[in-house]
Amino acid sequence: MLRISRLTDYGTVVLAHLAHDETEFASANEIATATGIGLATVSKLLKSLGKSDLVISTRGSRGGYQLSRAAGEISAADVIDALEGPVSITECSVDDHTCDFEAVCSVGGAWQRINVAIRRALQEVSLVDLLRTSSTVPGFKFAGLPISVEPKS
Amino acid sequence: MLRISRLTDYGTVVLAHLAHDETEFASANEIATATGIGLATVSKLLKSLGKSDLVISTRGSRGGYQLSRAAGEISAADVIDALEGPVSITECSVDDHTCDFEAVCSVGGAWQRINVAIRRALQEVSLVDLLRTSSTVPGFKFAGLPISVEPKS
DNA sequence: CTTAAATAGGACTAAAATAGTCCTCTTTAA
DNA sequence: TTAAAGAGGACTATTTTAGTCCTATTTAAG
Repeated sequence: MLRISRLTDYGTVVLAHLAHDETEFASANEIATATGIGLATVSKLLKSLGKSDLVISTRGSRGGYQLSRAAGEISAADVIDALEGPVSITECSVDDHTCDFEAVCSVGGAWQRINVAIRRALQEVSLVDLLRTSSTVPGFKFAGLPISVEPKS
Repeated sequence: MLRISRLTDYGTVVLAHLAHDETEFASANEIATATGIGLATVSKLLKSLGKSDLVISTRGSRGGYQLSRAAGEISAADVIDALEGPVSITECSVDDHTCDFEAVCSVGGAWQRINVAIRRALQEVSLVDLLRTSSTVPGFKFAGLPISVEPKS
C-alpha cells in the first residue's frame, strides 16, 4: 500500500508518451491508441495535467497536447500533485491542522519529516528518468514473440 | 494525496501510547480512552498489529497488549506493512508483474527506485522519533487552556 | 461558411477500498 | 463460576476511485 492511484500511474504513461514522441505533440486519441488506455480516460488525464500546466493544449481541429517544459523539468512529484493534489502522508499534515484528535495525538511532527523525505524522493525523479529506465528493461515478450515496448502510432 | 490510511495513522497513535505508557502494558479499553479512538477500532488495530508481531497480547482477565520490542526497533515502515500490507507505490511494483499494460508501458522501473527511497525514509523513523517529535511541539491549547498532550488514564 | 476534429468542463455511474461496528468464541484471573 | 479481556470474522455504510458520457467551444480545412 501507500501507493499512487492508478490514474496517476496512467498519467505518467501519458506524459512519457509525450516526452518520447519525436514530434512531442499528440492528440488524446493518438496517445490512447499508443498506450492502450481508454480515450475518455486519457482525455480526462490530459485535462487535469493541463490545469496544472504540465501540458499545453491546442484546441480545434488538428489540436493536441505537448509538454509545457522539458521532460527533465517535470518530476514525479509534479505529476502526483497535478492528479492527486499535494502529497501529504497523513490527513493532519495536509492543510491547516483540522484533526479532531490533535489534543490527544502524541504522534504528529515526525510524519511531516517523513513527508519531506518522500517528497524529496519524488522530486528527484523526472520524466526523463522514467523513460530511461524503461529502455533498460528490454525484450518483453508476448506469446513468445518479442513486441515493441512503445508501439508507434 | 499519497497518504497512509486513517487506520494506519491511528495505529501509530496506539503504538505510541504503548511506547510511552510507563508500564508499557495496556488493554484496548485503556488505549481507547486515552487516545479518544473508538474501542472497536483500537481493538481491531491491535489484533492486526499482533498478527504482525508488533505487539504481544495477553488474553484473559487483566489481559492487554505490550510492544514486542523496543520502540526504537519499530519503524514507520513496520507499522504500514502491518496495517496496509507492503509498501509499493504502483500496482505493477507489488508482486509478480501482472500489469495488463506492461507490453505498452514505457514507465516502470523508476517507480521501483522511488519505492526504495520511500521505504528507506519510512524505515529510518522509529516510534521513538514519533514520540520525541510530539514532546517538541508543546503548549497545545483548547479553548485557551493548555491541555495535556498525553492524558493519563 | 460549413463541417469535422479536437479540447474544456462537468455530471454521472459503477466498482472498489476503507472505516467502523458487532457477534460469537476462547482464555484467564479473581 | 463469573467477568474482563483478546481472537477472529462477518457485516454495513461511507467514501474514494475509475471510467464514461454529454454538451459547449475552438479551429483547420474544404
